[in-house]
Amino acid sequence: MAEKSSGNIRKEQAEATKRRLIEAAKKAFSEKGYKETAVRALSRSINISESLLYHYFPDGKKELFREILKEELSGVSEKLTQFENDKDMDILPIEEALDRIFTTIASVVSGHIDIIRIVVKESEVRNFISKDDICRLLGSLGDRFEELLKKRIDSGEIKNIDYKTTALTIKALLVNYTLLRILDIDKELLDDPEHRRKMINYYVSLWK
Amino acid sequence: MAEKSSGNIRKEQAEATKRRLIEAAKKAFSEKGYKETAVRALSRSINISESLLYHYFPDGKKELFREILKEELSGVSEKLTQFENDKDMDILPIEEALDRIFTTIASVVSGHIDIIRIVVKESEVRNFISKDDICRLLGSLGDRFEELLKKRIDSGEIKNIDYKTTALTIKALLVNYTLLRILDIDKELLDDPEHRRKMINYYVSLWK
Amino acid sequence: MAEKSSGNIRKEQAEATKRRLIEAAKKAFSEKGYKETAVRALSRSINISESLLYHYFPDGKKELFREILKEELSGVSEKLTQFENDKDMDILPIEEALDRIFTTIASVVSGHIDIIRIVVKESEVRNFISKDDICRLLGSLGDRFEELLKKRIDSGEIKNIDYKTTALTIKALLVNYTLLRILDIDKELLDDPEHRRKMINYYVSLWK
Amino acid sequence: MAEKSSGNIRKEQAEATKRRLIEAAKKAFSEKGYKETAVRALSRSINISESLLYHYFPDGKKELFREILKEELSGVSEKLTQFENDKDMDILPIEEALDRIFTTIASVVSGHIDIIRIVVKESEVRNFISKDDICRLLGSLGDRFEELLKKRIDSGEIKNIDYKTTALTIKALLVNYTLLRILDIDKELLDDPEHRRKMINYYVSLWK
DNA sequence: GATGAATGAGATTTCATTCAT
DNA sequence: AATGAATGAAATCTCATTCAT
Repeated sequence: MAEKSSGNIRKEQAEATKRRLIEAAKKAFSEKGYKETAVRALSRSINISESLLYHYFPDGKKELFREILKEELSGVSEKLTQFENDKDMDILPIEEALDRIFTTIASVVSGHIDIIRIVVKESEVRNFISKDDICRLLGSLGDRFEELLKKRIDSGEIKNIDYKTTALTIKALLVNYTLLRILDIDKELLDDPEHRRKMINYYVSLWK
Repeated sequence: MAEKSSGNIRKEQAEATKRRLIEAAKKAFSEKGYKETAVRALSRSINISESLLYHYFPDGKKELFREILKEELSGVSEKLTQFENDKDMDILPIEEALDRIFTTIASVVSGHIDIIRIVVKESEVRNFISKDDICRLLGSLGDRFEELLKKRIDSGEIKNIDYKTTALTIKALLVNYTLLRILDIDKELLDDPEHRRKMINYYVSLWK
Repeated sequence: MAEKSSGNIRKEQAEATKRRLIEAAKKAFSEKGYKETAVRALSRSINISESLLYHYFPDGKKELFREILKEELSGVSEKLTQFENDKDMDILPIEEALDRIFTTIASVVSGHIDIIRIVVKESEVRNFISKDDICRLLGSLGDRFEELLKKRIDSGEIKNIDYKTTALTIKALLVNYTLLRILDIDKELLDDPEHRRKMINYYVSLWK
Repeated sequence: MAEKSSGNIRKEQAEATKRRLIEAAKKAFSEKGYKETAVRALSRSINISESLLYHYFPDGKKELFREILKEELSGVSEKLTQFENDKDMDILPIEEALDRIFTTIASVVSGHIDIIRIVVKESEVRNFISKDDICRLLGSLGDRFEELLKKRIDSGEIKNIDYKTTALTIKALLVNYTLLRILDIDKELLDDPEHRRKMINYYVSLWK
């Protein structure tokens, strides 16, 4: 019993160390970029030896980075899938639906801003995630918006507007938000509920 | 006399070498980033010795980088200022005005995509150009759009729409375009005249 | 009782593990050399943890190597001693005696070629076996040959030749064989019975 | 003029530094082997910085090693070829001819003992020089000996002995000498003129 | 104006070894 | 008996920079 629990403690500590490593790396990579983050500095920042990194990630910095990328991307994917399966979306008034879209995306972006920043900034890292992947992600989002707008047009909730260009506008707003977040510039745009609601109302008023 | 002219030739050659250095650096910094651009590779790419860089830029890579930043930013500023003073803007039909805005911005972005990429990607840049600078730039653009819209509302060319949010939308479209260019993803959005015109017409139709 | 027998089982397992370690090390050392054999790779190759090595050989890689060296050298010594005590040697015709010498040496070299290769190749390992040891070994072999030749001269089986130089020649033939084996080059010289016999007959014909 | 000569001095010094590097490396590789020779130790031994090695050999240790191998092997080849073309060999008394063979080979071995040691010791070398190359070299030497002996038999200078086996014996003596040199063990065998002459006389006496 | 020899600091990675469990 | 977390030292290599010429 003692043996078992002590073994567990060791295991847990190891797991904790690995986590600390990953979290510190996430932070460092996002702040300073992949190349400029030195393994030495990284290790020191959490008081472990440089070589311990190679215990957990035998392929070194590359593997550590890929691990982070994998973790984060699966997080993003999961959230977006869940969002796509949201059946409420079709029955909510369009204002509510848009609000839910904006808040969801804003929270996904906020929750993974570190990794997004790296992917945008670091060319070396492009080997791990391709342009195509990014396009596909943006594309599927756009499709979702178009679909939503079409339904509302069909139901007569809004006018027969150019839903493709409108979807593009929505996407542009989200991309704009993301870039401001990347550069760490003001974020009231989507994060402030009042602001967001005012914006939505304005758009919908144009469409009705 | 002979001495003088040979001196001129030398001067010109020197100037030419410096130029080649700057252009090569601009390209390299924008493609691979500041840190990942090696002085050695840079020099080799234009067939000069590594140390010659220190002749033109005694402070080395940093200074070269700063020089590029300065040069390019002043270029951008100048073009945007010139755009602000464009008096035609107020007398053109709104569709034409918007078209001119979009083409101008798109051409500024395209013409300085290297430096924009650097500014977005490089954290080191923050020593030379601050978040505030970027905000101010984006802000002044926004102001310009607001002003333009206000005039059109006053003149009755368009409805009494929420011009602030509308200006924001326009800005978002431009930011979106810029990010796609940074990531080297499709650019038809603003570069294809037909596409652009269709989009503009759609927006104006909403506002009329 | 149960305790005792389980203790035995443990002991046997331990012994078995140690053996597996030694055998794997022998193979690895001989194939890749001492320095290039990593403790990590070695342990992995037999599915034990790296640190277990230090349980069996507290002084680590060095001690493991010394152990192997000791084992192998004692094997060599034993075979050579046994060869020295071979009383037949003196009563066999000189051709038979030489043949027995050559086959014995060839089989000793072949049987320990791995360790011989390492000792010759790896300087780091020279601390474990001295030049003197090698000289003594070669020297005692030479003495044995001289003695044998002297007896044959005394008995009139061969002429009164320079037995010292002759012994040297025999030694040279064996050293030559060994180097070819080290370099993994053709070995027919001593291994092919016909070849061997022809050679011996030739030498003896010169001496008679 | 001053400019030219000073430029030359720089160039010469650079050449000298490169030479010192190569010579030190030759020695170190031969004594300690490729893997065990640290770039740091190598550089320190001739008082240059570690990084200077990469100035002369951008591909590092590998390239330095290959350079040495190339240089030395071409040296050995040249000397052996020259030895094969020695026409005196056929008109000298057999004792003189053998003496010349032994002294020549001994001097080639002594002069290139470093590289010979490397070739024997270093498995990594096998990428640059193959077993076949070594065999061919040894084989051509053996052929030369056979040819020499045949001529002497034909001329009646020596008996009709088995010249193939005799050539083999001579080769064995030389290989033996080489291995003792590799292991840095006594070398009187061929280097001491008196010893050498006594040995030769003994062999020739057997053949006459 | 231009070169290339030379350097020192620092980066990533490997590896034998120790230690708590 | 056995494990795996953790380390420190060393190895190879890169890079911005200086300096003599």
